[in-house]
Amino acid sequence: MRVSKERAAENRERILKAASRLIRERGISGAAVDALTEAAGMTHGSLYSQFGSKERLVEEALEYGIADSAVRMDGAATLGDYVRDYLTLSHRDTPGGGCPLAALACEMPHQSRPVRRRFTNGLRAMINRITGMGPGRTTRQRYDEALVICASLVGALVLARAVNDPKLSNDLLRATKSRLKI
Amino acid sequence: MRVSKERAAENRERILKAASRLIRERGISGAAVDALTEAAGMTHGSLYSQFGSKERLVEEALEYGIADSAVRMDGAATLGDYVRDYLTLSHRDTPGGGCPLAALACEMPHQSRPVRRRFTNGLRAMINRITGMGPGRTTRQRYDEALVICASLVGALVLARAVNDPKLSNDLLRATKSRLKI
DNA sequence: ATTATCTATAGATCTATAGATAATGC
DNA sequence: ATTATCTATAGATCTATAGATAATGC
Repeated sequence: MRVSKERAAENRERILKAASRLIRERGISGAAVDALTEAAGMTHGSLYSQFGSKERLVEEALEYGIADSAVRMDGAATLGDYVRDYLTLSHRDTPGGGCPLAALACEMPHQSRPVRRRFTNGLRAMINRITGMGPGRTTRQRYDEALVICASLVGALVLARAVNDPKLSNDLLRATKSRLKI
Repeated sequence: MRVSKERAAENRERILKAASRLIRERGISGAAVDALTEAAGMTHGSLYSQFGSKERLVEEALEYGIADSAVRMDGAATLGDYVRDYLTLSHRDTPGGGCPLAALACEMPHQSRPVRRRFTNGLRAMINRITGMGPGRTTRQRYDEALVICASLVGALVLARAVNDPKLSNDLLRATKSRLKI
């Protein structure tokens, strides 16, 4: 059953959207092709006509999620806003709509080169964003500061999600927020 | 072919050791039972007589790796030593002998309760270790400071491993080291 | 005629179990 | 007699492909 170009493009977009969410929720290895396309209301066959392989879908879905997540953080006017937004309980509890860097970092060492390249570009974008808002006199100081802030943000979120104890999880977010807003 | 109690205990230890290494290298979902036991020179059948299931082996292997990693960091006398040791290039490049928290954090949300409990206890141990060395007047200040330091350390290492660009990877380690040693 | 999608299925891989084997330990 | 290990295999799941289908777009 063929479908109009328009409709095919819509379907592609729906798969991308669902995949970027599912991958952030379950991880790349935890999101099977069945689940990825079923979440978009299609059978897995269409994944292969649209993207050719799971790996290629992952590339695009990662890029899609990174752009999506950047838009989500666009509202932040100051570094304080950014940090506050990034370390909310709601960001911790809804990884599917959140930062792909925090969701997928540990899987990257086992991924293909194109996937890792997208991840790296996503981190660069985050660093640039923070370099533009952060403290420091020289460009180098601001860059270094941004690197440390990124590491702290991602580390705090990843650990807050990993941990089994709600108090410890909240403490990680609270302490990191209050430290970075200095 | 039965084997002496002693020999069986040795085999168990060998599987645990190999598993804790392989899991840190490939992730929990990336380490199959075949690979886990083969790395210890046995067939996968012995995994089930020794541990009952992959999940139970993962529990013990995680605990084993956490203890192993704590011993590895025991030499550090000051916070500066600890940070320097944690953020070395060699730690980044040999995850199999390194910190399981950094290697497995992103997989924890999808793990069983006993596995997550072990991870949480491992993080608590790291926090306590750092609380004992860190700055801050009140106990609360020292605890909060330790939380932020843990987040920064884990975040920096995870991102340094994830990223495709050697310069960016080195910069993450360098900048975080220099910031935390203040 | 082209092609996006579906159905059916191949082939690989993964966890787990059953039964045989053979040495231990009582 | 007990039991740690091995071999063989079941059953599930995962990625990918081939061929059929049916509507589009020339």
